[in-house]
Amino acid sequence: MASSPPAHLTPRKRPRQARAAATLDAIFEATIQVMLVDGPHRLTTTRVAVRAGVSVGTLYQYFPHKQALFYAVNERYLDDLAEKVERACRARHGASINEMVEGLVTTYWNAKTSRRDVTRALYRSVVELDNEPLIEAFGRRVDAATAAMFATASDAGFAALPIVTLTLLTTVFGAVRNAFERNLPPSEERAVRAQLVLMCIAYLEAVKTPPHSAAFSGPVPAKVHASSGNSRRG
Amino acid sequence: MASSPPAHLTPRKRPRQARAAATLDAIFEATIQVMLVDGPHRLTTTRVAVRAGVSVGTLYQYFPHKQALFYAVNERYLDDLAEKVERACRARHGASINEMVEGLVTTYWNAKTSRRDVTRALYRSVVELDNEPLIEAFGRRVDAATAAMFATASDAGFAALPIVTLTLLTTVFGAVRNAFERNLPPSEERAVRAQLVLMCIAYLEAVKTPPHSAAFSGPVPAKVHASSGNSRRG
DNA sequence: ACCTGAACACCGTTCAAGT
DNA sequence: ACCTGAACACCGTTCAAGT
Repeated sequence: MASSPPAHLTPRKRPRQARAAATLDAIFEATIQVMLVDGPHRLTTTRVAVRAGVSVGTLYQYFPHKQALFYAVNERYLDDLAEKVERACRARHGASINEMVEGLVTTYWNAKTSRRDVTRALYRSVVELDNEPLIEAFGRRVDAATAAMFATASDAGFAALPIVTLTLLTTVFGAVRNAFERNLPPSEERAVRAQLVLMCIAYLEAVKTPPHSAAFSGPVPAKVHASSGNSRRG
Repeated sequence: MASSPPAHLTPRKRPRQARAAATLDAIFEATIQVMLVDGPHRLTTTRVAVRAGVSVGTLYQYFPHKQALFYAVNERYLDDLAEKVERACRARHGASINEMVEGLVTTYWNAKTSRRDVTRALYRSVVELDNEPLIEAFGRRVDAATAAMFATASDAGFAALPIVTLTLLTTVFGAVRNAFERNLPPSEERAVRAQLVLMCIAYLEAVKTPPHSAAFSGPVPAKVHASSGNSRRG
């Protein structure tokens, strides 16, 4: 369901035979390997091809240029991450806002720090003017899942749910990245993580209204369609 | 007084004659120009040299490699930004935490959004494993200035000032970057900015102690030496 | 359909020669 | 001291030829 990326970044062809599918997988795997071992800067299309066991020409049958490789890897990573967040949100429908915030921060923080080398490599793989569509798409997906979760909070309601969600996620995602890049010693990193949870909770407490007024809904509104589909840019 | 960067990223020589200083300035200027016009990806050492009116060889007398160019530009930018934040902090000593937070967010947000092209180009210029020392140094400077400011708050004291400051800055800086990269429409961007201020204030209200106990200090402690010089990594 | 790899244009970096 | 620019090694991308 992802919105289609700019044409110039899409793989050139989809595999029609089993052999081709295997080739594509090998190229993907090789890209990540080379990225981790040599760093994005020394990643060479030839090197990737060799590691994947194909020739450069083959690589260029699937990806129009090097950037498209990075783009594809980032896309996979963000899809995976979005799914994790969605699962975490779904698992906490009806919980307290404390549990929700704790779950959100933990999920995202752990995802980013469990494989620091991968995180770092991906942060660095972004060179040209392209990954912003990916970030936007990721943002929309996660916004929706999070808003749907907070709409079911047992101990609070929110008058301006979309903007509250957007602020919360912008803050959490941004803070995690910044903490990561600061290379904090583990003790400080843990402390910041805990304080971040406190901060989010303090914010939600400050902007919440009483729990979802039972006058309007039946037992509990199962789902809120939280897409703010009006005001976003193309 | 910036801590010295890794040797391999430093300019090779310092100019000893006026001619050389002019050359260095020209290279700097040209780097930024080419970065903005062609993007970091299409920035070529030859192109920079031509634009600066010198030969490639000259460029390589001052910078050991292309990365060092990017590094130097980032360093200048972050030095400038740190100074802005320090000024903003100094101007608010003794103010309320509301005013402090508002000042901090406004200063940083405006600095990042007043020249979006520059911000974007710099975010993208980071390709190799180097700019983290810059970010750390920037962080330490701004941490110190911010902690010194909050220590003088008229309406609050803080038991664990260093970690509170660290959390606040990590959050604000991260959120600004994330908001930037999401390409929000102006209305949402303004809303998030306002909510971010709310969030920081809610956090500080939650962790504050009563105003600085006048028993310990005279009229007001003029300055707090807030460097957390113990636990940071090399 | 899919793969190969020599060939081409271009870029980062060096260094012998200049002022 | 500082500058020049041809020369070299290497990389991204293509395309005629193969299975």
